[in-house]
Amino acid sequence: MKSDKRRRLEAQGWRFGSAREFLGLTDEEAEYIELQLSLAALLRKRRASVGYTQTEVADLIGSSQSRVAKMESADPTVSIDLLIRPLLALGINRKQLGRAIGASASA
Amino acid sequence: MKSDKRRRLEAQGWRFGSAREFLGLTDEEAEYIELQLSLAALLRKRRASVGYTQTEVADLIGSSQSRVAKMESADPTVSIDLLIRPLLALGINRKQLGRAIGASASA
DNA sequence: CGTGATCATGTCAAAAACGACATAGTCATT
DNA sequence: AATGACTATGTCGTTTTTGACATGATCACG
Repeated sequence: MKSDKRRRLEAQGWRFGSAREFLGLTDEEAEYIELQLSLAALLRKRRASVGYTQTEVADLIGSSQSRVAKMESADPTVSIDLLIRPLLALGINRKQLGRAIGASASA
Repeated sequence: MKSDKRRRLEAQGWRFGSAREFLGLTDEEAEYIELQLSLAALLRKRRASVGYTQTEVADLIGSSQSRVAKMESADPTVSIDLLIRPLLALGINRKQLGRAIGASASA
């Protein structure tokens, strides 16, 4: 139920870059998606900085390579929870997390 | 799978105040729980500041009073996702969210 | 004290998210 | 161009999360 609208839009071919305002996208929905994009970007960046593969990160948190790929691409089937787990496992703490969330999606 | 250990501990009567180090609680697990506590506290505070009941917040996001109660008490059955939804609905933006997350749980 | 309003806690069927797998794409290196 | 390492995407059965409901607890007001 969480991202119905997004799923519907994506099913019709829509993509969100660092999206702001679209057709029927409320502010909250936009905020949620940008939040997800921020975390996805942070994960990809962090993983690169420590030189891990997606498979290694997956093992670290008991998940799979494919799911890590989806995390990093902010796939609508991944939750914020799932994005946060590998970040914590890679040594990111709340403070850093807070900074990343406050910043814009592309940062 | 997410908070197995916490569930197990709570099943045995444990409680987390602004917990740091416990028996077999890894740093990541502690960070995760404190993150949840931060958001729960923020939600309760925000809801109070706008003068809503739990039922009103529930209606706002299509949930139920009981679940909002669990959110505010950082019940282990609520996800970070679920905590974030009402916050966005109550007008909290990413920036504020980031600040709250970076701060300590009791703030 | 009774009544109403608000919040807390347990349970459960239904919905969403998950890990796993298969498979394809991309890009070096040889 | 073939091989190998890494990443992307679709699908599926299983597990976790969710909303809803029932029921208590607490508190204020009459």
